[in-house]
Amino acid sequence: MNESLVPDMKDIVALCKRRGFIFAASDIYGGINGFWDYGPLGVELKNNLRDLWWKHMVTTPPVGPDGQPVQIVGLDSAIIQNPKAWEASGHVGGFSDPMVDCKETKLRYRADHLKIIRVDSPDKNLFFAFIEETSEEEMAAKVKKVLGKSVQIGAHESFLECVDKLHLIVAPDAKESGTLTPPKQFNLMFHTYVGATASEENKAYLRPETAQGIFLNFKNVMDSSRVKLPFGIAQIGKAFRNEVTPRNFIFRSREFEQMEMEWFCHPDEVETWMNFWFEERQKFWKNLGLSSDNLQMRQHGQDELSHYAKEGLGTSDIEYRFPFTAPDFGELEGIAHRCDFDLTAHSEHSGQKLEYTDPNDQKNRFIPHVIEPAAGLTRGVLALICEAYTPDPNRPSGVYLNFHPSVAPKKAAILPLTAKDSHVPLATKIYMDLREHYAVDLDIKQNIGKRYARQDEIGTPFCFTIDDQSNEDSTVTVRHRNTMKQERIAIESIRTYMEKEMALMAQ
RNA sequence: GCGGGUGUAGCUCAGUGGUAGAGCGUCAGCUUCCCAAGCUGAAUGCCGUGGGUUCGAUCCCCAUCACCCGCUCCA
Repeated sequence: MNESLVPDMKDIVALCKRRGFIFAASDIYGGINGFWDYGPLGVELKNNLRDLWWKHMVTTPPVGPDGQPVQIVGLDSAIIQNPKAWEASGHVGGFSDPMVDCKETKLRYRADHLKIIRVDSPDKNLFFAFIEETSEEEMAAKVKKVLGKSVQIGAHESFLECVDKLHLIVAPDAKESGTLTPPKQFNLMFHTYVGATASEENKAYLRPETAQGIFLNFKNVMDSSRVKLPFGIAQIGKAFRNEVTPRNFIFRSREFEQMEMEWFCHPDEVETWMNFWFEERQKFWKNLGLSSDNLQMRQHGQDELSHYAKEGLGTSDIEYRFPFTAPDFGELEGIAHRCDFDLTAHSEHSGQKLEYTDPNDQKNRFIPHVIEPAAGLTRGVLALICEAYTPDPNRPSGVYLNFHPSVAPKKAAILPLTAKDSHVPLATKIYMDLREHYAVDLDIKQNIGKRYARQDEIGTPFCFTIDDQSNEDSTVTVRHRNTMKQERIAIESIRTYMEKEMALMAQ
């Protein structure tokens, strides 16, 4: 999207509510921060994206580098698992970030991203905190500015080692010492209690990612599904994170939906598969209509890697330029090399063997490495809506949603030109036939212009209109959403017409 | 969690210390051979929520909730 054409999120949110895509959760009670409901059209759009992902991954997975289709099976694991699973995965200990606030500057820092320099001066010892990016020169300059040029600059320490000396710490942008608060823990996992009594013994967690359910079932799938390495296990489902600040409509919400696939392969082949999936996943989003201008591929820096991806090939993101991130990009999908971190951790914690035995060499046993393409389903929905949103002052609705037909919540509208008996019965018949195959609307009321405008606003790609001529020669007009142009086709060819339009672009 | 802003009909917004309006949309009827056209009519709000001041609060004060922007974080 062109810089000047970036749509306003307020308009998108308003359209989503007005037409029934997305509502604030518990709207009549004033909403609840970080939760959203999907309305009649929103659930259609979300289901379409979900089903296309499932088809692309599980039903008709892509052809691998060797020319053979890859093997991926599905899974639907429970949202609540034994809490030991989250201790093993590192989420109980690591899925939280200690934060400190500066009372003077009102800025907030991640405690583990602060570095400290100890400075011994004649009158007193001070500790200077800096954000990670600060250069040695900048740090020295600040210290000398405060304490004079002759001071001795001491060794680096981590902030967490100095929490008992808060009163002596000068915050990165502060002038005085002692303005930092003690670090506060933000555990991002929701917890609940299983059973009638709420006590520590039966504390459990809502999953913060669907991936762990896959690792927990690795052995079950291996033992029951005749899969051979390399293979994948795919899962779509809700995940929950107690985000400090839910923001940007459904982009960062506390309850969201993920589409994750764990690809298990031999450690020697990770690079091949990492590249393969990175390419495949880009194709997927492009085929759904996200323009290459608004998509960006990015390697994670070493400092932002998750606990499971510190080694190996790291993480590559597929990012989308959302209106609220523009001109920057926001993450849509991450393709991570999780190494053997998860299977090893669960193996150690559970005492179960989670290794793979080479069928051609029974002595060759190893723990597979994992490449994980993890996409946000609800983020995908938002990207599709943002991409589709097209203001157009030259049409009555002023805007239309340019959905690819395969994701559009309604594929077509059947419109009798007038509400007369000469048009309605034939329109109804066409509707009854077509609805067996596609999500379509029959709209009889009000003038034709209003009905076209309504369909534009919800992104229906085609309107089939029945007029007098339809009764004479069994044809209808097709009105195209994007161009508003019309053509006449035979009623009996409507289905094949739509089938052709519905196909995704060449893969 | 911190700082700033906002909250009136489905949407966009006006308005006043004496419990509310417009445009658009929605619905019904008529009309209509193709783009929110025309005519007629209708429904809809405890003015975000809870307190306080006041004879009286949608308006003033306090709190709270939600949303937007920034910090932070993230699939």
